Amino acid sequence: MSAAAPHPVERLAEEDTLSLAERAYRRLRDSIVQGALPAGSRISERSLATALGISAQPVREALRRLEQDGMVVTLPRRGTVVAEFGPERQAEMGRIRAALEGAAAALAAARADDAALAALDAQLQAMRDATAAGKPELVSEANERFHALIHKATDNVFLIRSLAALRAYDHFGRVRALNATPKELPRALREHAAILSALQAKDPDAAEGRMRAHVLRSLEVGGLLPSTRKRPA
Amino acid sequence: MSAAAPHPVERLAEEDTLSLAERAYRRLRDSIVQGALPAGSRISERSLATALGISAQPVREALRRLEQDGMVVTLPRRGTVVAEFGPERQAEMGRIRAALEGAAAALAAARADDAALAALDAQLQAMRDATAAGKPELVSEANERFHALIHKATDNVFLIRSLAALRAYDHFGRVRALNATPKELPRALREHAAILSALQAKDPDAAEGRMRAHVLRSLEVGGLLPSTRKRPA
DNA sequence: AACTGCCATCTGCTATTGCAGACTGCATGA
DNA sequence: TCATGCAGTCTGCAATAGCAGATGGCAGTT
Repeated sequence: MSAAAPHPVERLAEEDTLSLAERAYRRLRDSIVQGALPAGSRISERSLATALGISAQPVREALRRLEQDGMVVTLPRRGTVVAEFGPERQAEMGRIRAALEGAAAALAAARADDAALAALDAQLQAMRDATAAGKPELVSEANERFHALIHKATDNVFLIRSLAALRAYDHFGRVRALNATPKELPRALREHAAILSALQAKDPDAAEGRMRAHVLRSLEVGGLLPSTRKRPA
Repeated sequence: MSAAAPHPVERLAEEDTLSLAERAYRRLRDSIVQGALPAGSRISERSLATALGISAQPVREALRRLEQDGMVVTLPRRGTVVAEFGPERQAEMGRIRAALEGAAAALAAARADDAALAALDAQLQAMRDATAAGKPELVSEANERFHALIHKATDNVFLIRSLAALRAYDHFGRVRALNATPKELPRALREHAAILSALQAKDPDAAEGRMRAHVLRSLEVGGLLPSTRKRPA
């Protein structure tokens, strides 16, 4: 397998001319996670289509994707409503994300080539600089890019799409985690460095364990993940 | 609830009540995993719609779901082709499934009520009987039902849908795993019992670890998961 | 013969229309 | 007062038609 061969899936990530369905999906998703559409809100394909100035089909397609993501629930011939996801649901999604991020790290360790590792190292350096400068938002950006690079390195469509869906859930919680305490920034940095070293060593199990622990701990700092992880006998 | 009509999650509705899109999705998915549509096959919305005797919209919706599952790749204005998933891809999906099954077990441990635990125990007993009778097919059925019950117990839509998609990938490999060696049946039975005991004890970490190990080992027996995974004693 | 530009035809994408099931509110009857 | 039938309306679902982009073959030129 040549590294020069471009994968067709990578293209749709940054297509300047997105389809209407894709735009509707992102817009709805953001509206839901930001609270503009609270749980229980009824969403009609037609009314939403007219509100967005498009046809009903793209809206329907967006709602289908949101249903797969667990953000809305559709009752046939009844309607579509926004699903409720309180703190405990977000904690669940966080746990799921930890598991999937771990799997992604394991696959990336077995598959990442030198170019991918170099890109990861660059992002790690950017994160180091932002940490030294004490700019949490830049750290957060570099942090997300770091994770996204690992996802991409797996070259697994299912994993990439699933993690993209999960990312929408706890996006704000993740930012909050980094802003929670100043000590958090260097800690996340150290963990990222440890993960990258595992990837460079092509050690799937180490990469998975470290990534998993990293995500779980950041969830704890973010206030999610109640007492499921800590079980002092 | 009575055991007279125990529907597995996926088989609860009969052909007539399902939407055309759902039917097209399952039919295409099965055709792909069974090899009737080999990797690289070009799929046209229109021609497939006429072949199935339905309109193009349900077909399109089915293709979108398959794309989310990673089974087809769509290039805008170009066409839709069946993605390639050889042994190494199946091994990847197996690893991902192990991670998600583990997460499901953890959530189920924290959430399952007595009724769900009783249903699991019933399935375990059915599996025990089938094992004693030496009927791999019945064991496989009970096995899948056991896992499906755990998924359902999580009450997490995203997890349920993701695992349902993953199940399609290695369905045949999983059956093969149980038929591989007679010793495999009681082993899977013991592991299931251990998982259930962790669920009953409301121990998420134990449940996750045991479930994860169970899935990984069954993948090894099934011939997937090459040499990337080394089992420490 | 080799290159180039055009056009028929394919593709996925979107819009429009109509359908059947399910809810709502009012009129009717006891 | 309470129950009940019945439109009118809303819902998601499906079919049809037409759009723009991409492809491949063919004619024309060099």
